Amino acid sequence: MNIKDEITALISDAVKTLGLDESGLVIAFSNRPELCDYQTSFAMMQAKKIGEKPIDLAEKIIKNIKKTAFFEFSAVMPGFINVKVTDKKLSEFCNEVAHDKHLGVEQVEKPRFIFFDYGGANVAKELHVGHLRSPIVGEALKRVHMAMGDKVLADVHLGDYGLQMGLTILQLKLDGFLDEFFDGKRTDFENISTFHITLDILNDEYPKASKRKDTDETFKAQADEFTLFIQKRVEPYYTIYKKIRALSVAEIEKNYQLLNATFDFYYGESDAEPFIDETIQIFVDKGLARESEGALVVDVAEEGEHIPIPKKSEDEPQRYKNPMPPAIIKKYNGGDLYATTDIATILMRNREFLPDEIVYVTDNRQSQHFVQVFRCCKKAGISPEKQKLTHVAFGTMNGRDGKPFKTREGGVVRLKEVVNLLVDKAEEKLASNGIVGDSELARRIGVGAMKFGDLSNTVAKDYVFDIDKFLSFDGKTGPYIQYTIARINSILAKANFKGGNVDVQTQEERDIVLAILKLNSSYKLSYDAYSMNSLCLSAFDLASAFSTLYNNHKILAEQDEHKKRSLLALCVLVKKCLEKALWTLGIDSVEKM
RNA sequence: GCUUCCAUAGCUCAGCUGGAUAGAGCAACGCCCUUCUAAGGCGGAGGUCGAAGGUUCGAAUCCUUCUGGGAGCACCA
Repeated sequence: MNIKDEITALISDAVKTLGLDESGLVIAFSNRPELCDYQTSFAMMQAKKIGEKPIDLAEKIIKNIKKTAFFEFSAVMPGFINVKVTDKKLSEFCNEVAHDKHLGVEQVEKPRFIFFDYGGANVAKELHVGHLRSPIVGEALKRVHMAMGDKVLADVHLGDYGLQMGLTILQLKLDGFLDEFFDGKRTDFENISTFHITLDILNDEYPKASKRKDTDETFKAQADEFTLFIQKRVEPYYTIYKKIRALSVAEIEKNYQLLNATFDFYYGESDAEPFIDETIQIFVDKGLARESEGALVVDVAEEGEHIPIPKKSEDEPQRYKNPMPPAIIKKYNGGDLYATTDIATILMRNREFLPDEIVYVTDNRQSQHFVQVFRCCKKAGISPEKQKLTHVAFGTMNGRDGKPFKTREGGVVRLKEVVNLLVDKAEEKLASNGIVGDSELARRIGVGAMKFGDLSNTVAKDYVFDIDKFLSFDGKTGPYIQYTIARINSILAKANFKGGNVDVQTQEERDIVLAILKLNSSYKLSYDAYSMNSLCLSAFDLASAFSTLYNNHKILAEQDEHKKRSLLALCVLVKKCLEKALWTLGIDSVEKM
């Protein structure tokens, strides 16, 4: 079923017959589609080693390839071996794939168990556009692993245990929102209603506090103390914290549902709390922790790092090459930090699941943090040597001016507002097609546009959140692919198709099948690169190849019954492949639009 | 200063372990709806791949230097 492997085997055999080393043989899709479907530059790479002209070697190899009705080989200057797949082979491929459980998507040789950590919403504030990428990218990465046969679990890993909680509660207290808890009369904190605290209030209070901590030391120290109270479950702080968390989590879940981000666990940093003491003890027992300025730290700098740079003058401060600072696992006041909970969380996950790999999807500003955490875990044996720890660092989302995205008024844009804009736009478009009142359909289209726009960028690069671009449903977009499916549905609804085989005859049909081949191989590319852009691109290319056929050939008007059945079978196959690709990207398909 | 990511068409981006004529989408221009959904199709136009060296039969891709930008650099997450 894997055409590339078949070609590789044929050429490889020929190379071996000639007594040459076949190890460098790589077959690639052609970049000159008018000449061939696959190509290799193997002969050019090998020719020098054996002192022969590339073109001569290419011809010699071809002469030794076993004759087949499926492929045509040719040698072309300066030494390419070009491969054309016959229509017969492409037809056969279609009919095999149509009945394959995985639609021809290659499965991993040995399925692994991957634990995904993405989402990471902070419970002290509402989600804004900056929080879009983690769930979008994380969900798609998880699904591409599923599509290739791995076992996966996902945890949203809420930000619910750090300083942001202390800051928020302190600010709420100062602004009088928590008077009932602190009037000294009540102790039944559980029964006090906090309904008057809304997300809008949190949206104001947290940023206010966050700003103040940078300039006001007393305030910061008090927030530290409040944070510690929460972590030590001191009342009423702990109860207040739980109430705020619950309020926030309900909203976060709704937001993630809008985005089709699904999680097996709605754990947060705080769920690692039962493992924190043990985690600290491991570092202490193994002699990996030391005290520094009141804090407990673990040195993680490696050979070649943290080397002093010679001073240019006496009063210049000492600088270091590649300063990888030690990880702080206990604050001066005994509080826990980001690194503490992340390490304890790995301990927790390994006790319960021991996955082959843990994948974190966060923005690239946290790269150093994860280097520290991963090194800590390896040093302490919390993560076994063979366990892969991966940080998928995505670029930050910027506005058109290249700076972090803000509204015109200068505030951040709430995630929900963006989704609303997209849904409104989709509803407008649907109305012009005579479809009214289907808000779920509008959501699928609007969110699909946004997700596709995000995922088609290389994951590591910063990218521009251009609201106008996201609101455009033309060209290389999610809706384009959904639209292609809708048009196929429309044909199939009228066709009364009872099944049949694909019989490839025209160039347009060839192009579609080749696009399916490329799409199928792009799963592996996305899987390996932890970046969905190749899958996005090849899904678009398949939709585009189909659109060309669609515009040039009226399928339902086809007179030749055999030909019509073949085209309809191809329609069904394209639809399935596009739907699978969209599912993998975390984008919903639509029946009509 | 150090670490790290990046620089490709007017804009936003692809370009898979170096390979044939550097590709899309948007914007702009010209065509195509009495026939399956025009959220579409077709056609031109648009590029000294940041700069300079180097390696190679062959470089957007690898190496060096430089220029310009983003991010990070111990008690935030």
